[in-house]
Amino acid sequence: MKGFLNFLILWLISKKSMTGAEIAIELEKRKGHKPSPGTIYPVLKDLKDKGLLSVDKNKRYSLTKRGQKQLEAHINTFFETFCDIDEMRSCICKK
Amino acid sequence: MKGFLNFLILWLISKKSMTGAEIAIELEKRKGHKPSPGTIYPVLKDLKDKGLLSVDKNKRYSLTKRGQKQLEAHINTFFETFCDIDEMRSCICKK
DNA sequence: TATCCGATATCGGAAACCCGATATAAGCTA
DNA sequence: TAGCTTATATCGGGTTTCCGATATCGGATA
Repeated sequence: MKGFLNFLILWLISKKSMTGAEIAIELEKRKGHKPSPGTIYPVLKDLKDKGLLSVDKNKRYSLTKRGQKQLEAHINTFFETFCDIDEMRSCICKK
Repeated sequence: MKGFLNFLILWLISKKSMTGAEIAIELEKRKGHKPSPGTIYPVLKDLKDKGLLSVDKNKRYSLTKRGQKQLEAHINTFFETFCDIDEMRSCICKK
């Protein structure tokens, strides 16, 4: 999946507007590994430059309308790619 | 996600042993874009070299025991990363 | 056997991804 | 204000991912 991290970050921000530091912490929780600043900030800048994110004066990022649309498109292809995701889940649950 | 395609291919093969051509077709169905031979065969070779896949005389790939374990590990981290996947789904269903 | 054709495989390179190191900004305490 | 600390941002580069182009293989057909 191209732009995997972009997708994940859009998703996080869609649930709640966040600062870069908060995003890093959340990613660490999920993936067990904290992304370096050199990873996270360029992504945020890129998404902002594309008009998908906006920043308030406290450096708190939130989705723009375009960002919301983009995220939904991502989610769609995500579920098309993993159309059998429930099957996948049961594969680990029965262990 | 690192090795996203690897993961997806392992998953496909775990459901049914497949040839390279069949995998390409299935990926096209899911992602809407057929990967080039230069994408798919190196991945298969890599997975085979790592001992995660085995090939029969008809070039049909299937998971080894190690491959199965590896896949389960991938699935685990996948669901940890997307712990709120149901929420994500409802996000597009309600449209 | 000779020829064709699709599947398989390899190669070099372009782009994306992510990192560590470093620099700047901004708030807090003294 | 000076100094400390944390968050934010940039930079250069190493690795991975993926591609298109180009072989090679192997079965089918004549």
